[in-house]
Amino acid sequence: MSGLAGSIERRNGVSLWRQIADRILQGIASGDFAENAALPSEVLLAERYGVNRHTVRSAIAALVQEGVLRAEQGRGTFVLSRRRLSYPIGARTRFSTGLQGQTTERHIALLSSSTEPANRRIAEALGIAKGSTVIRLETRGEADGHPVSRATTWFDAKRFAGIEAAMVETGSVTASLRRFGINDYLRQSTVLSARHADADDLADLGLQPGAIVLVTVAVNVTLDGQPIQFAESRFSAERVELRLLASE
Amino acid sequence: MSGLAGSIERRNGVSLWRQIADRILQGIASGDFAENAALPSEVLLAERYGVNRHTVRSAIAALVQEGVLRAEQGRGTFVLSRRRLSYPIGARTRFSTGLQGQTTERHIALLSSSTEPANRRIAEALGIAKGSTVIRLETRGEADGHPVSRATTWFDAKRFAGIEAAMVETGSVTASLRRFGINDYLRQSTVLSARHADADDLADLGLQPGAIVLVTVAVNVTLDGQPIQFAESRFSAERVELRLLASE
DNA sequence: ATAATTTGTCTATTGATATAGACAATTATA
DNA sequence: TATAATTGTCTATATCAATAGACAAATTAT
Repeated sequence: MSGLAGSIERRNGVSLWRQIADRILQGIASGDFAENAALPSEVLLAERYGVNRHTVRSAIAALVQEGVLRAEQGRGTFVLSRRRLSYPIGARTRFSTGLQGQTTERHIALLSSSTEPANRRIAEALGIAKGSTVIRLETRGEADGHPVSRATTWFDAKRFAGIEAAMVETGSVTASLRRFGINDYLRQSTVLSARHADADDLADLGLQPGAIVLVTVAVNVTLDGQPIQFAESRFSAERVELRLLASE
Repeated sequence: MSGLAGSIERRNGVSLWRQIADRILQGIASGDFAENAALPSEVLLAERYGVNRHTVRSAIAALVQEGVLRAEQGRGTFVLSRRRLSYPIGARTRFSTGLQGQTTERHIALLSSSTEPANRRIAEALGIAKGSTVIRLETRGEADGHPVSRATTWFDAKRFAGIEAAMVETGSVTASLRRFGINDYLRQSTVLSARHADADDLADLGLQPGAIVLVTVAVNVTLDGQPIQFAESRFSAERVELRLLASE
């Protein structure tokens, strides 16, 4: 696929067992370690990564804890099946429709809502005056009962008063916006980055410390270009990949 | 911007000093710590993160080593200016033109080239038979002398024989393809993910262990839809953000 | 000049991380 | 049934990570 082995680095602030656990996760994602099949034995992995068998055991123990592997004495250690969701991003990006075919159920849970004055960044994105009141929603996207994404979104409070109630009721941004007369909208811009998940995201997404999140910062607009929503979403890089739709 | 503090987690395989270094990097990116200004004092940071002053010092020492901060005895610790490049991705994504305005010089360096039989994934992407010979290029995108991205690209060897020489000469994929009669091409698909950089990427991109890379897997096609290039690129998440162009 | 603030260096202690070796327990195979 | 291969558990040791305290060195403010 991408590159060759590449060895483990010492004294970087990341423990060897965590690095090896990450490598195993990569191996599963890239297909080097097939799902439902046995991993190489602990002795073999220790040789391959150039560490002690006990260090490999620590990595495996962590992944067993995370539900990625299952170890069976005398038989081996097995990769549990759990594929990464592929989340499409394009002009008509919507959470609920994006994961159709890959999941049977999905909705957006509203964790909290509040109003606050818009800072410069939000005001510019929404095309309103700095300091205007905006509604801030903290949401979590869920599919088949598992958390997929964690988002913070802002709406102009003047235009979308009461949208938090609509979100609770419908569990969908698209459905909520329809109540405000918006039947269609487009994604105007998306900026993408990645970082380690902070403590809040770890808790909300049920991730282990050290996990990586993909971060999108997006602006949605009406068909005539009026900004209506500003959002920052965090996706677990372990569980989700973003598929950018061909643009024209 | 996104969330609130979120505290430091212990015994996760990631050392406290590395976590705090990451938090400081985040703070710089989000504007909480302004460029060229002094960071809060070590004592203050230790209080804020709930750790010992020496732990904060370890984090700062790492960031000084990485060239992010500069510590001056008696004065304070200062944030060096280095903004993240914003790399646009859309139908006409090209390395050289994408960073115009943000950098003065950019080119692609060919690290190595080889031929190999196409595996299933590459063959499908390029629309050729599995096992056909493909040319594999290992390249590094550089801007103003600094490494920006690290890519592995594959071309059909039959159609693009000698493209490695063109790459060395021109330092550009677009210019090289022009020699094969291709004056324009489009990005058909892009799949995005993120992971910790492997040892090869660390070396080639000059990153510190534990760094995150954004990974794009893309297929470029001619205007009539014929696949010509399959590529996996890795961008340093510290130095680059991906700006997805509005699709229609 | 003096005091206050800040980074730099040193010693010491505790717990987590990593290595090493030996052997038990379980499973599959010859 | 015996053997090999695999995971599980134990002890021991060395190094890294983190805390704690004290004081030096450099800069800034009073």
